Amino acid sequence: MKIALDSFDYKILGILQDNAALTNQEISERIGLSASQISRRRQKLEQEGVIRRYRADLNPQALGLLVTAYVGVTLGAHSRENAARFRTMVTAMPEVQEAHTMTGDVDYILKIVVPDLQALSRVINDDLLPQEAVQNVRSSIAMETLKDENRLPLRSTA
Amino acid sequence: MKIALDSFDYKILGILQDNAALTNQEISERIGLSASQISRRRQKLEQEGVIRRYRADLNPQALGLLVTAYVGVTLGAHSRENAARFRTMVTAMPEVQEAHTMTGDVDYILKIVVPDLQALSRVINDDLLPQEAVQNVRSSIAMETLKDENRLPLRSTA
DNA sequence: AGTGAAAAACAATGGCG
DNA sequence: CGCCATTGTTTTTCACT
Repeated sequence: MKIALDSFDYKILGILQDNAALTNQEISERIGLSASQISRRRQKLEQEGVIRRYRADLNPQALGLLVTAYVGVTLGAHSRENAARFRTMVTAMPEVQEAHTMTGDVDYILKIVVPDLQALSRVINDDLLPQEAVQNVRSSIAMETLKDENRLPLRSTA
Repeated sequence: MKIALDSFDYKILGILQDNAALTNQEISERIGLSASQISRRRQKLEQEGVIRRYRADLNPQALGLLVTAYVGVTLGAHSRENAARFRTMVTAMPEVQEAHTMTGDVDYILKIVVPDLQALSRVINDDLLPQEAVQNVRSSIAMETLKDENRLPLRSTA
C-alpha cells in the first residue's frame, strides 16, 4: 500500500493538506514546476489513493460545538455479537469523530464533539452505556485545544 | 462567535465537509438551489470563518505512516515557564496531530502519527521526556481505526 | 519527465423578475 | 432567491522537446 513518490509529490501533498484551495498555477510557482505537471501529478495521487478526498475544514466554535471529549470505553465479557454491534453503532454516531481500538487499559477511545456538556452526558448515558457490550466509560474533556490540525507528517527526503 | 445559518447553509456545509471537490453546480443539484446561490453562500461562510479552509485528506497508510498513538502527558511542578515551553514544542512537532489540555488524571493528550513503533519511541524518549515540565508519559497505540473522519455533527434543524 | 498554448469547464458577478 | 448572460480563471489535454 506504500506508494513511490518523489520530492515534488511530497511538496504538492504538503501544500494541499494545508490549503487545497490553491490553484495548480499557484502551486506550480511555489515548487518550480509547470501547472500542467501539478495537474497530472494530482490526478495520479488521487487515483492511487494517496489523496483520499478534499474537504472543507469547519470551525466548531462558529457552529456552536463547544465541547470536545475523549471517551475511553471498556467492554465486558466480549461476546462477538455485542462487540460488533457496539462498533457498528459507534461508526454511525455523528458525534463520534474518531474511534480506535487501543492497546492498554481501555478497549476503545472515542473522540466526541458536541454542543455542550449536557449533550455529552446524553451521548454517554443514552447511547453508549445502554449498549450490552459496554462495561465502563470514562470521559475526559478538552479544556483547551492547542492544536487540531490532523496534518500528517511528511518526510522531506525524496 | 456562533453564526446564524439556515438549513441550506447546513446542507452546503454538510456536503463540503465530505467532498469539497464538488462544483457549485453539483451542489446546487443536490440541495435544490441555484449554482449562483451556492457561490454566494460559500463566500459568506468562508468570510465568516465557518469554513476555515479547504484541505486534502491524505491516506496515512499510503504514506507509510502506520502507527497512531494517543499519549497522555502529566506535567510536574508547574513552573509557568516550563509549561509554556512544553506547549510551544508540542505545537511545533509535526508528529503531533492534536494536542489538548484535559480534565481528569492527565494534563495533556497528544495524538501522534509516525511511521513505526521505533519512531514513536524516539518521539517519546528524545522529544517529550527530556522536557523539564514533563513528569510522566503514558502511551496507547491504536490497533485498529474504525473511524477517522473528523466530521463535525451538524444539527439538521433550522 | 517536462513545457507551453489551446480548448473546455467553472466560478463569480450583475441585472432582472 | 431563481434565472440568465458575461467575464475572467482555472483545469485539462495535446503537440512537442
